[in-house]
Amino acid sequence: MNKRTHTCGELNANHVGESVVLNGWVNTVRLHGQVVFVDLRDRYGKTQIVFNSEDYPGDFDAVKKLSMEDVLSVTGTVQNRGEGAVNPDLSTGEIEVMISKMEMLNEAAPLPFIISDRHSAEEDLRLKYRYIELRTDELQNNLKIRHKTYQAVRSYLSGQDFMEVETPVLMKSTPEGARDYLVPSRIHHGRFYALPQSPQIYKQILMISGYDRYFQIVKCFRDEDLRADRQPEFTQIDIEMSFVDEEMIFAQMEGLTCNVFKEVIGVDLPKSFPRLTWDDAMDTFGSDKPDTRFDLFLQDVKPFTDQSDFNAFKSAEIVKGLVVPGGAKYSRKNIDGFTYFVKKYKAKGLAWMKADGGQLTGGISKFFDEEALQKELITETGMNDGDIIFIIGDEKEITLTALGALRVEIGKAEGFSNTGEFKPIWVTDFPMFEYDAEADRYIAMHHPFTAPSSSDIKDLETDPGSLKSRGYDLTMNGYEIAGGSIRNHKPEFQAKIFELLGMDEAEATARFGFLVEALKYGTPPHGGIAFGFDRLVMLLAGTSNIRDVIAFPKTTSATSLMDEAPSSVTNDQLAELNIRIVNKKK
RNA sequence: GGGAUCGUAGUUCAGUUGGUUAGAACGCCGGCCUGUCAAGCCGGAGGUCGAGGGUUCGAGUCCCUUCGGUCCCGCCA
Repeated sequence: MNKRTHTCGELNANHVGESVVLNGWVNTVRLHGQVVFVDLRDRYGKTQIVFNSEDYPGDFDAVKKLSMEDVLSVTGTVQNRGEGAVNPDLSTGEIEVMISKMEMLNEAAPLPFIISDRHSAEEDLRLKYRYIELRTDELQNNLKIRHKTYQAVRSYLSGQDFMEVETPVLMKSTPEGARDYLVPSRIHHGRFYALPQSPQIYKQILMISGYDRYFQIVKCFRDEDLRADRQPEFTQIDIEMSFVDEEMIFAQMEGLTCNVFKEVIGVDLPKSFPRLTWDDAMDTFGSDKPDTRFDLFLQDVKPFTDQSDFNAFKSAEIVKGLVVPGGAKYSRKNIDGFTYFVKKYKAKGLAWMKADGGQLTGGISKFFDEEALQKELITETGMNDGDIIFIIGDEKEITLTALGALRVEIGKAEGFSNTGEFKPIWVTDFPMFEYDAEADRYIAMHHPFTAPSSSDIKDLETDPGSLKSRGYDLTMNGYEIAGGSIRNHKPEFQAKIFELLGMDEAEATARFGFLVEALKYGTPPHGGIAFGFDRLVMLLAGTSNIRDVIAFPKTTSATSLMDEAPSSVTNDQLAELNIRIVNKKK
């Protein structure tokens, strides 16, 4: 093989006359009998190479047989393209390379799909042949953005005195939270390691050990069902700091986020990000990760529905309305679609009224007095003619999440969410616990190491359900991109929280005893955060699918179509681990 | 665990009310062609209609089961 002197993206008019060697893939062949044009491609670009039967000393029949994705090493001379033959779409479009020698390095079999158009094949086929799909411009660009993001994060954090430390991938299983991926121990019969859901405990221990600014770009594993933005193994930027409060963490993370957006895609984010309490986020956006790119807000309309003759909402815990500008255009069919949509979130239905001529029409409008109540509602909710108001009345949680989901759905459908826009916002003051009716106990909303907002341990006992935590999320455009908290650095607080979570002392000791023990030996106040790296890259790359930013992703049933993981293993392997497969119960 | 949706040539799709030999484009193979850049023109090959079962004189089409992809609810401290 002749080694390349240049990549396929770098030749231009300044190289005219030079003898060059290019290595790359055949992107396209344009065969004209005695002259053949080939676009040779590598990850740096494309260069047009030309074979002319009159000048080419080699086997011209072999040139005629070139096809897509053959790998070549070619030698030739850079020449200007003729008048009118310049291709302005190519960075190398001013020149071409007249070939004198060609070596076929690898002849490609007919392709399962065309790589010039990534969407020319179904996703399962593309995943099976991921190595071919990874040649597409779109994925090469996404992985380049991902690479730049790694570099921007490392250089920024390192510049701020953060130290990168690796933590174990084989760790102890912690039944709280997500389902663990388990790894059987060969040496210890019947015991298992777990893959980390996050390095949470290790990073807190590192704080105790005095590494007061830690970070790690790290794989995490959660054995839960997948979504468009969720994979079972994913990457976090894991961060922890000592001697800090929320303000210091916010400032530092705003700096990191601004730096990443600037370095990677040249976008300036505001120096300081707006904040919203969890209560306000739920109340006005119906979501704990609000998309604030568009100004639609959930409004309290219970005072109006209570005065109306529409009785279905009278007993509802809350009644919320969402005014959609221009929404009067929605047909009955559109509205039925939205009704079907909110029912997924357990809403019983979706009431609506349109504004026309200063009055309300359609839907449940006939239950509202025309002279007084309709006008009052129009004024109070800020409706204009041509608008529609959607109303849901139900239990608080159902009402808010259903209408919040509808808000996002309509935002997407109407194009309210501008794709080039990035709106970061902190969500703070999360509830400390949520009540799990099934298990009849409290569970930690963030995780059990999160500090409560009160520094008085007695408050933990009086009314745990209404207690706020020192947890926070960084959200952007409707995605949670980071989440963290100030931790419990006093062992008695930590012990109390385990107790409230229904763990008796023996259980807490068995699961997390080493942490409670460690807290006794000089623990600084500390807190941290973890960014969902893949989601961050999704936003930077402008895609809404996490598989677009992961080199080798899994399907929604957690398999890898390329290498067919997971697979069965041999009986010998199982025997060595003392594991026996039992038939699944039907 | 649940819901929706898709599966027909190598690929993307069409295929009417259940009715003759399942079509098109791109790709592939062959031929022509010296300035293309989605090259063009001519010809050809290529099908277990995801799999299994059922209804029917007859199934790509209807029914059941099952496998796989995608999206969503639950789940994801």
